[in-house]
Amino acid sequence: MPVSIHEVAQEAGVSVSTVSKVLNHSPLISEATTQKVRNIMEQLHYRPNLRAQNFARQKTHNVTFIARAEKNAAFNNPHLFEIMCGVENTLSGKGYSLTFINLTKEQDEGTVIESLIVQKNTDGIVLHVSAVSKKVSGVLASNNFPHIVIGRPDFESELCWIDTNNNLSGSIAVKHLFQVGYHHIAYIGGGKDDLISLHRLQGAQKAAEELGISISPEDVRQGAVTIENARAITEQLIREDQPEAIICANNTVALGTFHSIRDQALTIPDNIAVISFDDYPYSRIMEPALTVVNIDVYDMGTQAGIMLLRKMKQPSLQVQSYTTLPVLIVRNSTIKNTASEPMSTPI
Amino acid sequence: MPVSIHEVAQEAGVSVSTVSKVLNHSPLISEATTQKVRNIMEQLHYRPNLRAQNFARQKTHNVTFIARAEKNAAFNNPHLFEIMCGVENTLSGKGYSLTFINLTKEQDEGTVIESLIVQKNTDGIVLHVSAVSKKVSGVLASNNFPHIVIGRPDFESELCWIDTNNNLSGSIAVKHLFQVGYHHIAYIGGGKDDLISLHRLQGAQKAAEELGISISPEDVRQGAVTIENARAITEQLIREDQPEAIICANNTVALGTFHSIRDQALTIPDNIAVISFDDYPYSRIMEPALTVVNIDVYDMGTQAGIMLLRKMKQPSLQVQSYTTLPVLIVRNSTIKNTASEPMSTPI
DNA sequence: TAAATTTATGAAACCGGTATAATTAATTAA
DNA sequence: TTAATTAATTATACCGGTTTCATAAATTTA
Repeated sequence: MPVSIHEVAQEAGVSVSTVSKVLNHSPLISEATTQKVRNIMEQLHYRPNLRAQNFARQKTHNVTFIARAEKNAAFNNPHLFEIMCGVENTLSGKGYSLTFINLTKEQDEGTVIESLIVQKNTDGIVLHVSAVSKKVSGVLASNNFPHIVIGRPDFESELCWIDTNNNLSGSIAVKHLFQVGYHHIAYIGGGKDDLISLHRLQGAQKAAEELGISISPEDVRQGAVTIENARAITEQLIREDQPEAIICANNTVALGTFHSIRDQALTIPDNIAVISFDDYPYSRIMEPALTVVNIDVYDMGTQAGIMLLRKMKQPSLQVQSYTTLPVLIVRNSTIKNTASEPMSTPI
Repeated sequence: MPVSIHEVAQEAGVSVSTVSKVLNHSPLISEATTQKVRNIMEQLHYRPNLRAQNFARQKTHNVTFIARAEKNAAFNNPHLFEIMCGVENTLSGKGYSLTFINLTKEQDEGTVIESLIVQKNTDGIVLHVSAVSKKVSGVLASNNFPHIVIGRPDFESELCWIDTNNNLSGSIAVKHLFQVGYHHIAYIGGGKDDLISLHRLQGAQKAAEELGISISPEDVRQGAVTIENARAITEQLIREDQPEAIICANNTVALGTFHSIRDQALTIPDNIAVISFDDYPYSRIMEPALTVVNIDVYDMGTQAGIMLLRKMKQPSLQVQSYTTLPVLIVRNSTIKNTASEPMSTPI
């Protein structure tokens, strides 16, 4: 029932190769035949079979997005999917489709990726850091395969990646606090091995020093991995040495800090200002609304897509990396008397 | 450089068709040749080209997941992605890959889907309701194409769908409240045209009547589409006729209701109990933690995948639908003195 | 007007597998 | 021993396009 290029050729009284050339806008075909073939195509509702086309062209026109996300990832790590949407948007605009692979515990990322490549099942790979390993890096490099890593691998490699600048985010947070008048600043970090938290701290410290308001060691508290942790740590911090402002390493910490400040009948930002990172829907509905240093993750996906497209078009291109710029979103937790925005339904 | 089936055949001294049969575990090949060919494959690191295989088999071994999600969808509508993860998990276990298409404003879902089908670019389609239309329904039906809709289309159709039972969810909420001793119950709904909110209300009303505690018209308030709306509506409700418990149509409403109750120096659940729907990460970190009637969306995706696989294997199967069962998650907003669970970092 | 170019079209190989039918070899039955 | 069956293997068409190269037709140049 489905009409193929042969039937079009037959009906139009030309050869298959002529039809193919018309399909590909070859300038070698006369205007007359082009029109004739086009008409027949229209008449027969002909659409080329993409499978056949891709096979003949030795291309899939497909990119694979690989992550290692657990159940509830969509709730706990929405960034991942927002990035994916950005990637999808860019690629689909250029005729590529995006396949999503979520690795299971049993699957080894190296094996999966090697299969994709040698079985010629995709033209490019977008990898979330949660799914990179040295083996992956080796496989990609030895095949000179177009790829981009979302996030920065924690080992030396020839991988192309795109990441946020957490250092810079930390520094932006400090500069903002300084500018609006808070000079005695504390930092509540996540787990000891949480690199994101650490980088944000480093950036904050550096900026503080440059501004002449350095953050003293007793104002740096680590290990807040749950809201309750953060609450307890904040309480202790306030009791021992109440700061004018607190930088929270992430939103979990911020929630705990909010609770703790409220527990002690202090107000935000009058007694203590709070700033955090990454804009979640609830950041803006907290009371007061939370000031954050944010990353436009969708745009990050867009950039990743652009870089990958470039690499697929020209595989000889050298390794490239890209760092997205953080954006400050000022709300009431660091500034008094600002109207809060209404929020649309999250469902 | 890549080794093909021909080279394997040549090296093993057999024909291409023999190698193909070995590849497909055909019982027609003798043990001896099978081993010989296997060895050569190993030696040459041969892996069949999936593109060629799929083309020859006239199958893509691919399913397409189609949605119409705006920017920030990952944050505002995480369910969508959690479902997708469930689908992906089921399908990848059966050798299918999942392609994600997010329709843009300019794209017509009917056209996109028709292209997918006639261009033979996918074996099955998972459609979020956000991307269905009558045209889509017609295209799928006239091609008898394997598909499943996530959510229930709001028009008569021959579509296969999987949905939640919002009616039942509403009834579960009422039964829970009744059971723990709240008999004067109010309902705060979303927008007038919000079908989900309406169905939950209907279920709640029916259950209440059956229990002999019917919800009076003045205890049903509609139109809470933002947190601020919900706050104002709740305030008015309490002022006019303070209930023992409030059912909030969704989490946005619940947040507003919480604010309002706190504003009036009332406590939850001692003065007023609150119950809502859908378990978001912040449901459990609210104060007190929010009792909700939840849907396991990941499992919903899993079920969708299973249904689609069945349909792809046997396209003659008749139209099927499936409704997932809601699950009550009891927390402190309806029950006094329950320890709250700790929350892991959301990032 | 013949030869050289240019333009338009088609024949056929190819992409790398699958699947059917034909062939050959090995067994079994007559 | 020969014919009939069965088992193992291969030749070949095919999936539906693309692409290279040969060829025919039209045009320009000598």
